[in-house]
Order: sequence, then C-alpha cells, then structure tokens
Amino acid sequence: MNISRAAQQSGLTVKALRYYESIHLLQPGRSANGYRDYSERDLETLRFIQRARSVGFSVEEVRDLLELHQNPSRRSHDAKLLVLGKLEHVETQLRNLREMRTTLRDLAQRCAGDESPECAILDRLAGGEHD
Amino acid sequence: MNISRAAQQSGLTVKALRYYESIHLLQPGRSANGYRDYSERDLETLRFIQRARSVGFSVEEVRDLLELHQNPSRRSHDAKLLVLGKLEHVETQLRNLREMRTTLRDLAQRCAGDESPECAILDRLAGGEHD
DNA sequence: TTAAAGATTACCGCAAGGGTAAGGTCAAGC
DNA sequence: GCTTGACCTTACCCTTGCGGTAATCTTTAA
Repeated sequence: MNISRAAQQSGLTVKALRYYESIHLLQPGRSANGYRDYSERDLETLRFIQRARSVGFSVEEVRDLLELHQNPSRRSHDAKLLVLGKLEHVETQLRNLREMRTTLRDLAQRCAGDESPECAILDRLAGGEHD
Repeated sequence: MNISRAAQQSGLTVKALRYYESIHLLQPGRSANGYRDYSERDLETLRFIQRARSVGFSVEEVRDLLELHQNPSRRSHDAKLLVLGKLEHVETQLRNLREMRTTLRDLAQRCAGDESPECAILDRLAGGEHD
C-alpha cells in the first residue's frame, strides 16, 4: 500500500511517515518504482505509534514501547514503568497549567476590558501591587 | 548593570536576555567596552517579560503585551482579549492532558508490572480488545 | 603578572514534523 | 501517442525558545 493510504489508515500524516522512516522508527519496503510500500504489519505498527503518540509519548518513548512490543521475552514491568513515568510527567504539566489558569482568570477578572487604558492586567505584569 | 546581574535580578537567563535582544524584544544600551548595559527601566521590562512568560504567554504574545504596556492610549479591552485567548488555550491543553491521564491510568492499572511478558499496555496500544 | 571570571559573537542542536520546490511516475481521457 | 492531473520522490528551510560550545576580548583580584 502506498504512503497516502497508509497515512489515512493510520491517522498519521504522510510527512510523519516519511519522518519515522528517516529516524529508523519504521522502515517500509519499496516498490519497483521506488515508492514506499507499507505492508499490513507496517500498518499495525503505524497504528501502534499513533495511539502511543496520542497518549502523550514522545517519539523516542514510542521507540522503546515498540521494542517491548516486539520482544517476546519482555517483562511487563518495563512497559508499566514507561507508562507511570509518562503519567507523572502529565500530572506535572497539569499542575503547571492549573496554576497558569488560576493566574489568567485572576488577571482577566480584574480588568474591565473597555476603552480605557486603565488595565489591571498590565499593572500586575509590571509588578503592581497585589490587592 | 551587566547582563549576568540583570539575568539574576529578573529571574531570566543570560542566554534569554541575549535572545530577547536578537529578536528586538528588548535592546539594552552598551557600555564603552561593548558590554550590554541594562538600565533600571530595562530591568522592569525584563521582569514584565518573565512574569508574562511564566503565565504561559509566548514570546510574540509578550511582545504584544509590552506594546500595550508602553502605549498610554491603549484600551484595556485589547489586553483582556490576549488574556482570554491564552486562557482558552490553556483550558484546551488541560482537557487534552486530562484525557491522556485517564488513558495512562487505565493502562497502568491493567498491567501487572511483573516479570511476565503478558502486558495489557502493549496489547492496548497494539489495538487489542477493550475490556 | 597572571590567572580566573565574565563579557562578546557565531554557529550547531533539540522535537516533530510542516511547507515548498524541482522533478519522476502512473492512470485516465482524447 | 499525448497530455493532464494526481501521486510519488528527495532536499532543504522554517518553526519555539533558548542551551551548549568555541574562539576571542576585558576586567578584576591575588
């Protein structure tokens, strides 16, 4: 199957597939005309990659996951460690974003948002008094 | 004041200050020896930048905020729009991360995490049955 | 005097592809 | 046979926000 169909069937982009080949994450075969030729097995791998990426894993982490996936003598312990590590990372990001949200809400709430130049947002960012 | 002190006093890095100059966000003066020379006003601007960045604004958004800050005939409406836009963006990210967290927790919970190769995480990523 | 500390510019690198150019290939319609 | 359009190829630059390193001044302290 050619690249655009593989992209479509996996939920990835053509650019991404070519990129994954360039970093040796997934090497499809080639047809006689030089076109990339994705097998059914390649497609399953692409779907694996897509799912892992959508959960937040980096491409390098996906590489590790794929290796485990393809290794029959793996220990589920190792896969779980990757997931727990990512989970922790996600929770850290969540905390940071919640803090940002609080501050942004606070800023927005104090600003009239009218035609006047008087603006609590800018005052605060400038280090103005808090309350 | 020289660059390292300005960095220290603003909570930014020396590299960041040089970068901000290179993109014309803040142009400090120069001493006779060619060293950058940050004034007190520059320092306040740097602190403004630091606060805005820490709340999640991109450098280009900070540029807009600075412009408003320095424009006496601004309308607070414009500043508020920037904050509300950023708030929306942060909330979108929060939703995405919460979804990732749910999936990751689900994955972790189903995996024994022992010495066996049997692993629900890898099965799921491979498109295995759900429940 | 000399060595350490701090400054300068310049360039390469990251993540994860997106965008575009210049060109080969393939199938359909005339 | 010919052309057109859709699809494929490689190659190279762009993005964000700096971090790291090198080679080269300047200043400061011992």
